[in-house]
Amino acid sequence: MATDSNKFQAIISHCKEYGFIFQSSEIYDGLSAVYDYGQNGSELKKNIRDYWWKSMTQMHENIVGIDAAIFMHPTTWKASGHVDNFSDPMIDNKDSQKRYRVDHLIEAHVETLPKEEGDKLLAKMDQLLAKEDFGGLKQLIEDSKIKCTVSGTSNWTDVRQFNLMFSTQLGSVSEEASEIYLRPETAQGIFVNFLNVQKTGRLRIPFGIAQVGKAFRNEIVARQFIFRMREFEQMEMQFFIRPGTQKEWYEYWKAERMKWHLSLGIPAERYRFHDHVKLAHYADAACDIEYDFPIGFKEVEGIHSRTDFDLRNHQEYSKKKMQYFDNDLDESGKPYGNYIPYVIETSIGLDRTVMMVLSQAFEEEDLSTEGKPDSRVILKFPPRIAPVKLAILPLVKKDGLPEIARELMNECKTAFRCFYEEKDAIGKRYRRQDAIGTPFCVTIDHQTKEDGTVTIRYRDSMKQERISLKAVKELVDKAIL
RNA sequence: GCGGAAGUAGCUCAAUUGGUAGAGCGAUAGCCUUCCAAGCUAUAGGUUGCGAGUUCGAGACUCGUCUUCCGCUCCA
Repeated sequence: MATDSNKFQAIISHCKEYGFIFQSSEIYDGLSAVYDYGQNGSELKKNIRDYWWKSMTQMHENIVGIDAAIFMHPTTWKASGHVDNFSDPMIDNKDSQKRYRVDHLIEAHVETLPKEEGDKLLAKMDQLLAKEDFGGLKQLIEDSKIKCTVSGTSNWTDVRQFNLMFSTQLGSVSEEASEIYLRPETAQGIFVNFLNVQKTGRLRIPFGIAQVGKAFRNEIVARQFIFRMREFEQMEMQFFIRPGTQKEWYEYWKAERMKWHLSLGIPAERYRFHDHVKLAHYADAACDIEYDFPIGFKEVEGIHSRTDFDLRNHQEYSKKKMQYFDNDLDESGKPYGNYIPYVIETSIGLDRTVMMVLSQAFEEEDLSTEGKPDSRVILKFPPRIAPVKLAILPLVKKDGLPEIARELMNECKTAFRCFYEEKDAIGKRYRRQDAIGTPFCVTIDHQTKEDGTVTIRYRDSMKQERISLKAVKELVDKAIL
C-alpha cells in the first residue's frame, strides 16, 4: 500500500495553520479523537454537506430529508442490535496483544471439543455472560486451558467490558433518571420515522429518506486525524424497496454514489469498491467506496443491502406494524399487497469526505525559476465547495481603489462568500488565497477607473485576464453552480 | 488499551557539564505603491504541555500525568 505519511502530516499542519481543523479543547491539552472545525473548515464541511443534501433530495424526486434527534428511546438500540453487538466482554492475550470477544473465543474452543463437553462449556458461558460475571468468565477460560492462536499462550488480561456507545442520563433528578445513549449511527432515526414520513409524505415505494447528523462511538483506538473520531457526522440515505428487488437497487446505488464521488472532480483511479466478505448482522450485501488517501485506500462510504432487518426488528420491539401496502400489480395482476420493505443504505462519513477532499486538493507546487526558488501551497477545491469563492483585492489602498472594491464586495457577498483584503503586496495576497483554496481573485487597479475592467486571477493555473467589473459576479456564480 | 519516541512563541528550530529563554518565518500597526511569497520601521506573543521531587539554582536530571507521532485490532 502506497502511503505518504509526510503528506498526511503536512495536510494536518496546514489544516491547523489556515483555520480548517483544530484539535478539540486544545488549550486543555486536547481531547483525544475529537476535533473542531475552524472558520474555513466549517465552511468547507457545510458546502460538502449542502452538496450531498441537494444531490440526494432535490435531485431525486422520490427522496426526502429528515432531521431526527440524537437522543432516542433506549429500546431502539436493542432492536438495532447495537446493545448486544457493541457491548461485548473482551479479553486480551498479553503476549500477542491480540483482543478477542470472550464469547467468540470460547465458541471457537468449543468446536475442538467433543459435543457433550462443548455444550456444557457453552451453557456455563451463557450463564456467566447473563450474570456479567467477568471474573468467572476469566476463570472459565483459564480452566478450559484456552490458548491464543497467535501466541499459543494462556497469558490473559482480565475480562473487560467495552461499550462502544456513549450513554448519559435522561431526567434531571438522578434517582429517577434513565440511561439513554447518544446514537452510534443516524440510520435508526430514519427507521423509527419510516411510517411518519411515508404516510405524511404520501410516499410510494421505491422511495428514500435522507439525513445528515452527528453520531457517537467510543472507539477503542482513536487516531488518524478526523478519519476516526468519537463524535462524527454521517450523511445517510435509506432507500425503501420491494422485497426481491434488492439486488438491482443495490447495484443502482453503487453506480449512483460513485457518480457523485466522481462529480467532485476526483479521478476514478483514486476510488475503488471493496466488497465485504464478512457481512454485518443486518446485511445481505455490502461494499465500501474507498478513496486512496495519503495513508492508503480507506473507506469513505458504505453501501449496504440491509434487508428488512431494521424495520422487522422495530416492528417486533415496538409492536407497531412497519408495513407498506403496495398497490402496484404483480405478474398475475394482483397488488403486491402488504410487506415490510427492504432497504438499501448509502452511508457516507462527512468528516471523512472532508478529509478526502482535502487530500485530493492539497498540493505543494515548486515554482522555482533559475536563481529564484519559489513554491506555493494550494488547495485545489472544486469551486462549489471552496470555503471562500472570491477574493476582492484593491491593488493599492488609495486613489479610490478600495472604494470600487468595496462596491463589488457589497454586490457579491449576498450571493457567495467573499474575502476582502488591501494589505501587503498583491502576490502575497494571491498566495494566501491559494492556501485556503479560493478559486478566484479579482484585483482592482487604476485601469479599472478608466474602463471598468478588473484582473481576474485563476487559482490553479495562476493565469490572469481582464474582464468587466460587471461580469465578475456572474462568472463566479456560474462556476459554483 | 499495550509497547517505543517526542513535547520550548502561531510555525520551524536554538539555548556549553544544571547558571538571566533566543532566531527565522508568520501575525499586528505604519511607511512604500509594485499583478504572483521573503523592501523598510516598530510592536505583540513564553509560568519551556501540566504537577510534584532533587538542587543555592531545572528548558535540561527523577517520578507522575496529559497530548502527539510510530507499530497491533473494529468501523462511517
